[in-house]
Amino acid sequence: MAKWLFKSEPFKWSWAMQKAKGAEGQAWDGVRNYQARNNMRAMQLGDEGFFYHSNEGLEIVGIVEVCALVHPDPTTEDPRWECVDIRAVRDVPNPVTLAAIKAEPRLAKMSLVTSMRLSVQPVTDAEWDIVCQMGGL
DNA sequence: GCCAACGTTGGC
DNA sequence: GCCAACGTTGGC
Repeated sequence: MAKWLFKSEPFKWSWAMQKAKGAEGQAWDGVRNYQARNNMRAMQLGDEGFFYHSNEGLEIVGIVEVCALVHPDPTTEDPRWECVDIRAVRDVPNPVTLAAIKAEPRLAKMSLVTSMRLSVQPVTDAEWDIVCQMGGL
């Protein structure tokens, strides 16, 4: 199963808000970038991803799971934009900061480092395992 | 708050 | 189809 990373500015949509939605999950709407949308199109039910706080925090704070396949984005009439739903699975005990990721040579090719502005990113299995270890999982 | 990176738009 | 202008993102 593939792994992903979802970025959110915590003052717009935080990990606490995501957790408050519980098992129901939340549509990852508002994405207006083809590459990010294409990543969501590739997602399968049960795929896991990191939840990353951008702008403030700058750290991976949680694990989420895809709970609805890609569907039209409810926040726009534009048929180009689609989104999946995700739900919170668990906290990352020791949030993994961007600085820590950049300081880890084995993560030098991670999208978070190389494609900083992409809001929905693929994560390799190797990267996933390393970040999980760093996060105390 | 600044600015670099980068995606998108629109004129030609 | 190219490319300059412009807007947005996001780290610092």
